[in-house]
Amino acid sequence: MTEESLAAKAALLAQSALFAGLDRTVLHGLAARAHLRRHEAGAQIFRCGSPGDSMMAIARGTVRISAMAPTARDVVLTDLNQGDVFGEIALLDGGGRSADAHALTNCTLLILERHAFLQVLQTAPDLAVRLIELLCARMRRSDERMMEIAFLQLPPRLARTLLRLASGGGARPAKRLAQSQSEIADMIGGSRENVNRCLRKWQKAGLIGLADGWIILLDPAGLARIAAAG
Amino acid sequence: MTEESLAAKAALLAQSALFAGLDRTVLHGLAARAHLRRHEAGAQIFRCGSPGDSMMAIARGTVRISAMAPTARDVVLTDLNQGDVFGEIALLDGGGRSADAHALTNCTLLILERHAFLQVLQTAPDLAVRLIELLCARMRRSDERMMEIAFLQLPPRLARTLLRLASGGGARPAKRLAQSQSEIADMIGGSRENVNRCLRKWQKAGLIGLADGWIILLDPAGLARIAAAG
DNA sequence: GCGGGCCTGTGACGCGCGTCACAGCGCGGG
DNA sequence: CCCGCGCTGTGACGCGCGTCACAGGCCCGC
Repeated sequence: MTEESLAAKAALLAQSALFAGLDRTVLHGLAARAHLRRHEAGAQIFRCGSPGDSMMAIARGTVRISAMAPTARDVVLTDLNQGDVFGEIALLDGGGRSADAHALTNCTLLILERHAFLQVLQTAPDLAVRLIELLCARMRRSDERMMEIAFLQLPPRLARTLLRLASGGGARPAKRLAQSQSEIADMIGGSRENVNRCLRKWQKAGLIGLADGWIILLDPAGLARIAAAG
Repeated sequence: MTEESLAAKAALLAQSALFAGLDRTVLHGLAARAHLRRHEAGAQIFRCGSPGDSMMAIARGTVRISAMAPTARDVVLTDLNQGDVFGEIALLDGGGRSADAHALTNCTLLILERHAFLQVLQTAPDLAVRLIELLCARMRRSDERMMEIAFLQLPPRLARTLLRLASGGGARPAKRLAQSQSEIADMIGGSRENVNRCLRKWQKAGLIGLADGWIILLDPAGLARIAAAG
């Protein structure tokens, strides 16, 4: 392991929300213990239930976290990109992975093994605080998601997802969405057909535009109204 | 604040999973900063969205955490008892409470304010580790719950809840459940009527008994089979 | 150019479950 | 004693949405 790769790994770590701004020595401690791994697009990274003795930070590419039902159908929980961290729960409590992860694109991950991470954690109170913040944020997102699923019908769920994709996506309210209707259906746990029907209705109402595979948000405020309703 | 009440508070704290086994000085530090508060049965403890500048440990009584939909209906997330801790997320990240809490019985809580808690947290790495474990456990329960809601039909959800109530309740598989069918319906986010229909079907199948308001588990294995199915 | 993907678009059908409406029952209070 | 109230128990109805089935458009590779 050369000095360069160590510095490179430290730099990669520093790009993730969890590790950014940590003390240099802590970062280098982590980097020295981390190793890189590559996955091809479509490859499985881990499976629900398998033992989780490592966590990963995404150096490049995007990773999809999903969960599968006992019966066929599975739901996309979230898509993660460069700088995001995942797999920390199983690492921290020693349980099995609670969801599936696979590479959406070719990607390279920084892997931190349990014992190495815990070692560093014990000597870096800052890192513990960061972890606690991370977990809190996760809890909130998870709770929110649960409320959505439990209470909201398909149309408001769809509207929320469109708005989220539009804002979270890239440079400012990027009003054009590239994902296919089936992808969106998977995200909200609905069927492709109903997503389509809903979108067409909104198109007729002038809320969105549909043009050769693109979804264009014409009236975000109108969508927000739908998203808020029961 | 007398020495006695301090020791009493420390003892109460030591009974909760989060604080049990911590260093005596840490416990006393927390106890010195904690204060007791009583709530009458039925009283609101906090409301979803209100600022969360404290967390609480239950010294006596039981507290119900629930969430309400934009539209009427609300769902019981969990019931907590002596030794359980709640409200820590809002405290840790400074956001609003993410659910409602109200007292099911008369109860007395140990309140820890944010600044006091964070003070102690910074000097007690053990406590941070405990917190991380607590949050991990919460995440897992939450994820599990979400999968249930997203994927499972009413009957398996009901079966799971019956089994959980039976085992979690008290002394060994307590096969008799006291809760009313409406209460159970609220817990699983279903209607009272359908819970009833489902229970009667199981009664006819010999899985459970229904006698003057009690639900008696006759065939836990059979219920488990239903609970597992899609 | 032609077949096979993956996409969008739509109609028909059925099931799960929430909702309404109503009946009977046990219990505690005026 | 009777009224009201909370519980259990059931039938009828309707809506949301998943599923099936099918059609047409686009693109890529053989």
